Amino acid sequence: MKYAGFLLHLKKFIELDEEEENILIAAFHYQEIRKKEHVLQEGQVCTSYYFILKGCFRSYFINENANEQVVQFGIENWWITDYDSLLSQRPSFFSIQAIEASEVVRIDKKVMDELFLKIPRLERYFRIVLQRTYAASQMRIRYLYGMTAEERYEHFHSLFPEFVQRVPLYMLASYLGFSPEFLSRIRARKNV
Amino acid sequence: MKYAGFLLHLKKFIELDEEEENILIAAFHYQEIRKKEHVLQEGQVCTSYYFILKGCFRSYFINENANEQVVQFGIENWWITDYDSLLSQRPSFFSIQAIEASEVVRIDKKVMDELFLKIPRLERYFRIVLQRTYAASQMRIRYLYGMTAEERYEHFHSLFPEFVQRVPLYMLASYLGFSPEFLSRIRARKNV
DNA sequence: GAAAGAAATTGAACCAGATCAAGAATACTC
DNA sequence: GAGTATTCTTGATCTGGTTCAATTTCTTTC
Repeated sequence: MKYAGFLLHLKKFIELDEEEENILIAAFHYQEIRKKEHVLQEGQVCTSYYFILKGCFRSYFINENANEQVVQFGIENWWITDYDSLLSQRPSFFSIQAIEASEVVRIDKKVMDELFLKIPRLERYFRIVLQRTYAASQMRIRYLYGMTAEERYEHFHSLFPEFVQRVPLYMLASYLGFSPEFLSRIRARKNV
Repeated sequence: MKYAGFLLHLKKFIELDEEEENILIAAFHYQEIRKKEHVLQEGQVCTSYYFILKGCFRSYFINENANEQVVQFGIENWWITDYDSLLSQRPSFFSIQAIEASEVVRIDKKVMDELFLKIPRLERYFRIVLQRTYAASQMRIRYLYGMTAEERYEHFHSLFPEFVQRVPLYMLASYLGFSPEFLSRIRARKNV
């Protein structure tokens, strides 16, 4: 069943009885997303939370030099959305795009708000997930400021070797805070 | 009463009856922190959450050039802690220090875990606060990558004019991602 | 209120990484 | 499987911001 992985993930954090599972399944929409398809475009108001069942996403924006700047990656069992736009209901500063053919379960903000009232234990789940997500984001700043470009790449590569293969080099470079050309040079240096 | 501001803040997000208020007051410790005093030192395990009643904090680390790098500021009505260390109970990568004479309420991680069971509505409160905190952290990355150093300063200055007066220039420079000398030059340019 | 310490300024030299441009490899697509 | 579109590489040049060092101003502290 399409929701199995999602429910399994939730159950790692909170208990759910059968009725609650059914409420969840009714609230979330399963959706396949093609490679390069956007679920959010810069300037639109973000209306949904997305839980990634399969595949890989990035959130990014176009900077002043007309380059795409990757702000965040999302893979299996992570949420991806633009919280700023979602909460304020103002136009988004980010775009969110599938890097690979992907599968998600999507839920509308309004439906989610109701769901929190129906299943208050979900608050706990999201509290825990957001603590981790925020911790990861702090750690990223730590690496951005505490390491050189080359060290950042090395470090990321050692932590997520398979992921480095999975995304285009120019997106990874952007995420790590330097130009694709520079990453290409780092690699060239290593391979000699 | 010392906890008044804290309870008032919580009540903006969730309802609390008198019994719950008493449980909260019993769980949290009021504490005055002197200017430059640390509540966490890099390498220690972080054991507490801090809610800032009054004053101003920074979390920072020492980078490879032996410079202090500011990762986050915290002011009145914000939480400050190192979630990574707090959750994993591993030594912290950050130090947390009062920039001014400050007042906080502190709660131990263990006590907090119990508190979530006693007052489950707190999960909701933290879920909401963490969404906002994470959104702010994403937005910061957006500005770091999407603007030049000077634009970042301008932007920050226009958003938080009073705060710019409040913290030493070299900490602000570090937070915005450049050297204190460079911020000094930006200011010099403006004042001509 | 003098002395010491901390923070801010200024100048000069330098460099990590960016940008531009052009070509080479991969990967889709029909 | 030919053709087109992406992605990656490499070289040459350039620059936003750093680093180092010296001086000045502002804050503490006793």
